[in-house]
Amino acid sequence: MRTERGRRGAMAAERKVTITAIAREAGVSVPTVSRVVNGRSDVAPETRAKVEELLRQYGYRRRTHAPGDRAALLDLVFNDLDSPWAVEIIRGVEEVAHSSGIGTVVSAIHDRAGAARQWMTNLRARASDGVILVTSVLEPLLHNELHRLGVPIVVVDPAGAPALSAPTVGATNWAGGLAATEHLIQLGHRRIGFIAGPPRLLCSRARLDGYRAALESAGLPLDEELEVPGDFYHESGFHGCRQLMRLTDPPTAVFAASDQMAMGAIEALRQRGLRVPQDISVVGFDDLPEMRWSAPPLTTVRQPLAEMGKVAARTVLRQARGEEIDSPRVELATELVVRASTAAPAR
Amino acid sequence: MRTERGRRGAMAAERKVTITAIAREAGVSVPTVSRVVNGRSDVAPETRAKVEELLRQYGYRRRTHAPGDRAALLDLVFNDLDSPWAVEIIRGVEEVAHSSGIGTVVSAIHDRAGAARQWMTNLRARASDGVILVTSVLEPLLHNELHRLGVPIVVVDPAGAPALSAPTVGATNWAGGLAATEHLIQLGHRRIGFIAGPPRLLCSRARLDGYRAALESAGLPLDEELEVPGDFYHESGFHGCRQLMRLTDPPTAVFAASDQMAMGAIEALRQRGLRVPQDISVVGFDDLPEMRWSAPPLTTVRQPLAEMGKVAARTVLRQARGEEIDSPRVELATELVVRASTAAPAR
DNA sequence: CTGAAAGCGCTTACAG
DNA sequence: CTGAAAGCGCTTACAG
Repeated sequence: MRTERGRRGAMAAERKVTITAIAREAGVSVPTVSRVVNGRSDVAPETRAKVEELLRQYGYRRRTHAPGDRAALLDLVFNDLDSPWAVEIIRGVEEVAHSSGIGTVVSAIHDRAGAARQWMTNLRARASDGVILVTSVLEPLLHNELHRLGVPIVVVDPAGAPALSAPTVGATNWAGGLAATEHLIQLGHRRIGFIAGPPRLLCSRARLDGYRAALESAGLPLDEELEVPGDFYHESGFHGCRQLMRLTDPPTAVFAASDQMAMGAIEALRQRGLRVPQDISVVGFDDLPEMRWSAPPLTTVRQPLAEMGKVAARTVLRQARGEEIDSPRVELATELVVRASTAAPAR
Repeated sequence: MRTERGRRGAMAAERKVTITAIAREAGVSVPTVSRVVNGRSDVAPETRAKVEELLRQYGYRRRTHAPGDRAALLDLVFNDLDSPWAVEIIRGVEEVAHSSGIGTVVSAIHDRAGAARQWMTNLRARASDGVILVTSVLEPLLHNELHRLGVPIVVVDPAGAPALSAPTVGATNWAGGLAATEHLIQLGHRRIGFIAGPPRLLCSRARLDGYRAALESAGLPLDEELEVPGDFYHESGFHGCRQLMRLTDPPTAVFAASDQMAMGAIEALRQRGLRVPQDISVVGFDDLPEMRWSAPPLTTVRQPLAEMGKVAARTVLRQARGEEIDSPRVELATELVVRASTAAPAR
């Protein structure tokens, strides 16, 4: 095996392995090799065997695509692949794409211009049929290039002002923020802390506004002290919560704009010797699968991540086919999932 | 925008949009359009603008690849995309592939023959340069087809008997099982429960054997009662742990063969009013990122998942280039990460 | 079952 | 900056 692989490598280097080269070597015509490569049935078993053997030895790879069977591909682009978040979206996109015979190319561009450039070049080479950008703030330059290429784009969880005229698929972040806060109010909480997401993201703003709206419509005062910054990651939830608990009049409930921050908040509370939910309630946002099993199971706002991926995939595929799209701006419903991290306030 | 898209669709349907058609429409030669499509600089601005506009309107997509710039693609295949596990591997593979200008196509075949077939067809159409199979038990039939196609394969976390002669990348599961158990023994535990993974998987066997080896070399008896079945998922850890605690002489420590099962075990203990680690110790396996933040932070055996992805990607890429591979069977080191879920036994 | 011929979509020198 | 010509890798009727 080792040697064979080595041999193949050497051969591949010597000359370009084309269907023509294989045909010559096998002593058959080019069309015959073509048939074998395409798995057609009308080839004599011995011929097929001989050609297949050669194909394998030389490490033959098709160099052009048959007209029509163009590589059916869809690009799914994340900034980072570092959250349990990502896999949910991948799952949704993959499911839809796969069943349409389309491959899902997953990339992470890490907000670095170089990586984005490189990705763009790759995209061009692989002639992707569509692009799904997740929370991505691709530079306008690349956006324009994409547009020029005529590749359909859809943006999932749009980060800021809608890029170009690309359709977007999001979640009802505002409604989710509202529902979470109303839930706490209903339980009897009057002072509710909020740990925010990165302010540059649209979804962060929406969740914050939902929180405020719930407070206001319940006739509760907005207290700036109760709104602390965060970045969606665990650590910032931990510190945000500590900041809230140091207040002279600390909240009896905390709404964190992400599950990971909620977990950080719970950790901070535990270190202070406070029990959740007996002493203080905590609500998260996302409903990552693990939250069902956290201790205590987390009350949170469910984002239909996989569903968002599916809708995005369907939308980009329809665009690729030149079909009309129903609506350029979709927001899928969030849903409050009440579990065990919330209760009526202590007193 | 809406109407333009509609128009493009209609046009695309009317005739095939090839470089030739665009050239005719634009009143330029075919090579000129080719240059525009390939972003060459030697085209007059007005010509370029006109051609680009047409390209966009007709929704032009390249139909064949330039010789040499074949779609550089690598297929990463999971059974399921339902664990936080997956994203770590994706991350490693993507990083290596991306930096080589290669796209990572992620698929899930759900152990269903139909999906695997479909994937195989897609793979063929997209002329993937290599395949990374994760814990995958692809039917021999498909394996052979892959082999015939001459596509390099590497298997990550091999499930069973090494498939064909494909190189494999795994982790030192046996050593990990040994280390986890030794850690508990060193703390003074004498009765240690084990919640196993699916017996058909090689890694499950290895972890179990490591557990047994540690017990034996410490002169501790093997007690079949202390080994309960599981499937790596949360629920089975919960039930497995309950089963262990119902024993007349229950263990003082539990080693779960996956982090998710460890979390399930902790939940079961909590429900019985037992504290971890004061009353009973728990060790997991995997070191999923969330485990740092679990309550208590989990002592576990770290599998270098992203690193395994990287090694797999490098290996498959080298094979694709016809290079020798260093070693057909690689096991990356696991590492015991001691956190707060383990302590000396109560008495 | 197989090959000679025609054709397709695209690119690469080359000449102007 | 542009096009006529040659070429490439592959496939599809068509004839035997």
